[in-house]
Amino acid sequence: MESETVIRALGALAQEHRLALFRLLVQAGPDGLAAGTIAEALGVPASSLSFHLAQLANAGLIAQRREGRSLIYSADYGAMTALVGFLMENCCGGAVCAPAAGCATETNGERKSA
Amino acid sequence: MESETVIRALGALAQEHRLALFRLLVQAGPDGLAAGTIAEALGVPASSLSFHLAQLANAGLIAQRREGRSLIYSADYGAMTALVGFLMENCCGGAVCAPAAGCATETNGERKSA
DNA sequence: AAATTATTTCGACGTTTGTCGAAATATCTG
DNA sequence: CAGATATTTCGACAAACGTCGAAATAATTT
Repeated sequence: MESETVIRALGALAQEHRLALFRLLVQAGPDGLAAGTIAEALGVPASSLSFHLAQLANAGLIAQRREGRSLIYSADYGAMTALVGFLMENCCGGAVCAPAAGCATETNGERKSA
Repeated sequence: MESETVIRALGALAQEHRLALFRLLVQAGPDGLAAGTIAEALGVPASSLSFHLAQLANAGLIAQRREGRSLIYSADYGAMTALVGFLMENCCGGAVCAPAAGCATETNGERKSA
């Protein structure tokens, strides 16, 4: 992953509405949500939301598809995984912070070292 | 981790110089590096670097300590781990992107036909 | 094709960000 | 204390960001 790509992804997520938006899409799953639905859920005017959707899409974090007259947006899990991967590499490449917590246990139970 | 904290951390890393700076500190290990050394390594004027160091420190990603007349900065691995943890939670909380491992496995290609 | 619905693009505006030299502050040395 | 070294703070300025209503573009319905 290029560092410029990483910067765009980080920048895209570094904003209140966009972080909330992305989390919403992640929770929504692969089916995604229509722009209007998102706007209502987040309480953001349509034009503002459109701006944020464009930012996330440009960063490659979300995908767009049309369905009828609605545009459906969904999270791109691959991009997210790649981003986390980059940060991990960043974080653990130094071989210091990886005692056992390098990976937030994939099992739903949070047994994060006490 | 509060989402506001996450946003500040993401925003702090979402900048060319700061991402490079943080990575440099991660590689440098717990001993850290003096501000001047960093400025030279990154080719950034002292005053500009100071600004970026403040951003990262404010986001809790780096720590500062004095050593003689130099100020030594070092990466805060705990904060980084927490950030990645939050993103993972974000990523895998949806229970979609965790086919075999919540952790950056490169084997989980895309879930859809390419 | 006109009306309806869903979203984006445009334009304007205030706010924040990044940059850098000059001056201020802190620490060590002689 | 005076001088040298290491960094930060200040001030100014351009560029990018976030916001939102109005108008434009797409797709559907009647």
